[in-house]
Amino acid sequence: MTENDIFRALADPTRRAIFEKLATGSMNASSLRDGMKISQPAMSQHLAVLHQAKLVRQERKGRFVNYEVDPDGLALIANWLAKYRAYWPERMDALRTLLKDMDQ
Amino acid sequence: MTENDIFRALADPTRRAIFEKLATGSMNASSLRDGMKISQPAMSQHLAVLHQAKLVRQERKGRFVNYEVDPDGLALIANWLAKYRAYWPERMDALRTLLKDMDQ
DNA sequence: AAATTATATAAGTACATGCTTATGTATTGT
DNA sequence: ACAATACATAAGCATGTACTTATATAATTT
Repeated sequence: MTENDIFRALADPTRRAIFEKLATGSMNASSLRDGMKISQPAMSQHLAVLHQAKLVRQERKGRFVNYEVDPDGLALIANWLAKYRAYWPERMDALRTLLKDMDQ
Repeated sequence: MTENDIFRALADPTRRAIFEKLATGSMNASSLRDGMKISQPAMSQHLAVLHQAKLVRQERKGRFVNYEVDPDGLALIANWLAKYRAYWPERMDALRTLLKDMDQ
């Protein structure tokens, strides 16, 4: 799990879509495939990349493997972003809200 | 400037290094090259990619072109990250600090 | 135990990407 | 006007990446 792993993992739109879907709730690889016009091996490979980047955790449940968002990867991005706080625009509403939530 | 442009731009370590250097202060392409073992065309191409992603602004100053960090790109990353706030770890200190800064 | 289901891995291929060398364009200095 | 400097663009090439098909592994069901 390096900065490089993370950014390369997120560089692919299919992988971002998978991650985004996973963020709506943990699920196994087959469920992730539903409605996603992607082959089984392709999904497996994408999940491996996301996993290596620590954007995703996996846990075997019988013959399924359950996947979920791994906060570690997100934390690394947040830290990367924080380095440039001097350049953040005045009105960054989404983040402002976020901060309030966290800071209570 | 799309989400895709941004993540692809940041996927390359050389480009992240250029961006990081630029974050220490605006400078022209030649200054960016100093100490960076990279050819002039390569630098120019990287800057074009960063520019298209709105991670960098450019302004011609005589025969130099001055580059600076463009907050627009950073804002897009922040918004992307904000979508996953449900998964942020409890103690994300860098961001907590950041929020305080922004929130008053 | 054999068949089925879920996922992973291997090998090959087409295309994307980051570099190079060569050349073009813009601006300044003499 | 000409040379020099700063940067951009074009074309070619080597490597990386995302897919495919084929096959392996792991767990469940009958």
